[in-house]
Amino acid sequence: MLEEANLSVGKVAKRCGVKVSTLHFYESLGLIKSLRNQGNQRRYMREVLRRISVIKAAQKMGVSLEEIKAAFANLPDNRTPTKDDWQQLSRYWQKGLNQKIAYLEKLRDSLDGCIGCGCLSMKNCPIYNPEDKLGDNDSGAVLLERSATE
Amino acid sequence: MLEEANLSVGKVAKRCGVKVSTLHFYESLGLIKSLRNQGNQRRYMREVLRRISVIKAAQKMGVSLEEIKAAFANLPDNRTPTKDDWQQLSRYWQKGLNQKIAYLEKLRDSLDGCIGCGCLSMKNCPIYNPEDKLGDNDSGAVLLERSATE
DNA sequence: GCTTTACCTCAAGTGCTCTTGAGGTTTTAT
DNA sequence: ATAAAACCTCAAGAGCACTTGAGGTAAAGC
Repeated sequence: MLEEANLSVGKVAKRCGVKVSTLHFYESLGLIKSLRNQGNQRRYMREVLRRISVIKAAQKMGVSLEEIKAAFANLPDNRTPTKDDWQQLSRYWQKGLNQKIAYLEKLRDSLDGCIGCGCLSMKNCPIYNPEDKLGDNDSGAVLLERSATE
Repeated sequence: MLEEANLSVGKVAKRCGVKVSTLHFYESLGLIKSLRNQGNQRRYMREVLRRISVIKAAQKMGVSLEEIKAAFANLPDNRTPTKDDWQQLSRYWQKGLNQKIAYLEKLRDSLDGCIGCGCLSMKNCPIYNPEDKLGDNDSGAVLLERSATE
């Protein structure tokens, strides 16, 4: 198994488009793992590339590292996501993504209306309304903003 | 003019759904202004409500406070956005919003594909590809993510 | 008048996602 | 063999958007 771990941090960083320090950071959070060579330098197995891809894809969807870690932890034996695992994860995260898109579309459409009406002073405008969170935020809303009034 | 400034921080905070500390914070950034009463307490004019609405709306669109401040500063005489000003601002920010939506849709659609193909190991997948920034990021891309590899 | 509530300032703390730097070791290239 | 490049650890710093706390003043309610 050690002979399969032959990627240095620098190489992984370059191939994934992240900085070496980011890999250290992810490792410190338990998001990725590495083995060490004789001189104590990190050596990665190729599967770390997919793992990092999953992290980056999830981030683009607005998933936090904490949630990503939780998702990884829920995999059968905490293994690197396989193709099937990835499908599970992506289906799950896709929900949040769709909600986010829907939210922004709603905002954009409201904006369309507001451009004509200057309705910022009206209580029923979805842009004006400060309580406007996200329609029904029971399940997937974890992925979305929840700051402001809480 | 002073007699028009009769809103206390607490009232403004409640009406806008933000905390008092947030108003202090915004003021420290120069995003809003206040007058003071005899006892040195803040008193706001009603227009601050619209101003805060604009801030909140912009934030929902992914605009940073820095950019909001810049946008305010570019208004004719740095005044609180009027209806017309708001239309200018919203048209401008709407571009970024549309880009953001387009980006997330692209991501979602790629995800659709990936659910079937498990293509994370392929270089041409827009989700896998770490260099995937946002198509053409020359103008409105300011509003969008630009972290990772820079 | 007295108490409670609201407000004031300024400094420091929070949470997230990393980045930078110092001081030192290992690998690689020539 | 030696110099340069890559790597190591650990602590601290950065940027964003706020929040909390301490110590004290002002306004409101009864």
